[in-house]
Amino acid sequence: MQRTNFAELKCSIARTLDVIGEPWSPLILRDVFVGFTRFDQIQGDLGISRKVLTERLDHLVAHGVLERRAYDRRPRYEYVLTEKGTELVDLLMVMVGWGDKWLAGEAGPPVLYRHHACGEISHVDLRCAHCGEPMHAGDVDVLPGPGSAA
Amino acid sequence: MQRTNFAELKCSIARTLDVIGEPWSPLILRDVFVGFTRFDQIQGDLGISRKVLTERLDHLVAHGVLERRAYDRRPRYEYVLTEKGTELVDLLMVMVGWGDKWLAGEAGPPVLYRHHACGEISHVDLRCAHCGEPMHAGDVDVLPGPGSAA
DNA sequence: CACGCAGAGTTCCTTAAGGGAACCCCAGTT
DNA sequence: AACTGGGGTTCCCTTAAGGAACTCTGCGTG
Repeated sequence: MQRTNFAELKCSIARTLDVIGEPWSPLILRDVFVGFTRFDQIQGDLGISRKVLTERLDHLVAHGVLERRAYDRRPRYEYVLTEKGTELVDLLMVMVGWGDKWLAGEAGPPVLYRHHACGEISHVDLRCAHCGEPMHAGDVDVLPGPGSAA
Repeated sequence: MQRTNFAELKCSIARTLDVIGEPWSPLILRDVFVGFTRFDQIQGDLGISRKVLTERLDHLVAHGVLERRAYDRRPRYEYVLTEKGTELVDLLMVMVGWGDKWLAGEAGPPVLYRHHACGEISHVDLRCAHCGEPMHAGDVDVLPGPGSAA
């Protein structure tokens, strides 16, 4: 399919897609996050082809999102989130928020998040890191940054 | 390639991926958001194949993320974000935040966001919609929700 | 010590999706 | 009547996803 390499673009969206933009990758991260950390567990949970799962895991490990770790003297491995990968899970929580709002329908959200700090069922909200006020698509101007030079 | 249909899974991540998970879709939304709203503009900016762009735009319109709107008496159309689509841009801002932090390197972020409310260059931060405290992957318990029934 | 087993991948074939270039259609403009 | 430009189609080629079968490695058991 000779897919275009997004990493070359001067765009953090494209670069992020280069890491987790391939089919299944976000779902694999979700699985690892919720505790499916072994090859056969992930494969069984998602129904993904073993070949593709191998490729995705290798790719995620190569990009430092997952770490492959032996858990036995036999050749047995589990995949764990690195710090870089854990911060990607934040992105998944935002995806969940959007999906819950626009796609869940009558049945309601498939999963809920309980926030440790307050103990309540909640969801993420986007705020400005500087002033703490809501920060959504319409609340910002987009300007060229230092990494935009040709 | 007979790609698996994620929409069937009881998972808001999978459902969201069904809408914008295909290659290029997030970048198309970005383009529309920053003002590339016409077919040839997007095609030229991204270097995407015209065939694939047609498919993606149709898909995004079908899912209510973009709206196709005539802007001339001639058959000329532009694509604009719906409310549903605008809220997806929030997701892109989070992707940008992660990409800026982990992938931008020495050159720094390619684009910057200035927040209207405070006028400062900033980025998004995830907060609990209930209590306002930070809400990241490690700050939550994941529980089954109403939409999880078989 | 041979056998079996389970985890973790490979291999191989089929099918469908992305890339790219060429082509087409429509409604003004000259 | 020909030209132009936006907005797509068509067609072919290559590559990636699906899927099933196969392999390899070390325990564990008889």
